[in-house]
Amino acid sequence: MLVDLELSPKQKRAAGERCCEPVVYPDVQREHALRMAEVAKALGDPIRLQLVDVLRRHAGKVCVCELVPLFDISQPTLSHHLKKLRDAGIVDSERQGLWAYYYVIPDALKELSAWLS
Amino acid sequence: MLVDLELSPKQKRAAGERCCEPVVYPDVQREHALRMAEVAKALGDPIRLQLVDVLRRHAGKVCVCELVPLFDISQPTLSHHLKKLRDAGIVDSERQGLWAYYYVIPDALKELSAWLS
DNA sequence: GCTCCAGATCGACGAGCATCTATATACGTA
DNA sequence: TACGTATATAGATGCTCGTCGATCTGGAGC
Repeated sequence: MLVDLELSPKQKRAAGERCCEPVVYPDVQREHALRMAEVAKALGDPIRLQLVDVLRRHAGKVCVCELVPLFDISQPTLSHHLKKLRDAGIVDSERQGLWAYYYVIPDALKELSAWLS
Repeated sequence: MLVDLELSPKQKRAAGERCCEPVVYPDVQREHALRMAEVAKALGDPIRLQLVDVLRRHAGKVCVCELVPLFDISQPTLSHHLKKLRDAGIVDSERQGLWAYYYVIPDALKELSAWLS
């Protein structure tokens, strides 16, 4: 019988051996990963991550009109980013008259945070 | 002089008052956010987040040939995702003969992890 | 030399994204 | 009712992304 180094990883697998620890990946972890990737994707834009950062630093709700001058983008574009964050379940908003106040949903980042640490 | 409720947030700002806590955003935090957004973006694809998950679960280095059968994508596509993770500074690789072994760079996710918690 | 194999790169294609301007919605005020 | 203001939506545009098949690279063995 040949020694390990004379077999390719594929041949090793066929022979019941491996070039490294056998890798398995249960469906539970897969679904978990899908949800976290959605959150990470929403945070993957610099503007959106900064938005979340600002909202987190300012406990409570922040008016949209305070957010617009912070970034060098148009108001509709900012609104678009806020919608993306809302769709990802990271933030939510409350309307008071003409103004909209956004805030980070508690525990929205919990799952991703736990996985990262 | 009018009372607060009769002023728009913009008028309040002009008058030195505010509809909410004044929002400031120092450049230090901005640069910080840019780096984290880059990492989050790399983790924002389900395949890539699962790749990092697998690599983290298997301490040490995992052979690419073990990773390919885990996902329903072609080998070039997997290689592309690994490159994205490498470009983001999340993983690195080592070649041993024909095979390439990937591993997560220690502390690569530290900054994002700290921010999230 | 030549051949085989693992992995990376290339080129192309369709889908999605970030951004803008223009417009709509909805509320407050006169 | 009519007007102004804050935010959201619509439509267009150019760029980026994920994916594939085909090809390239370079190490191992004959």
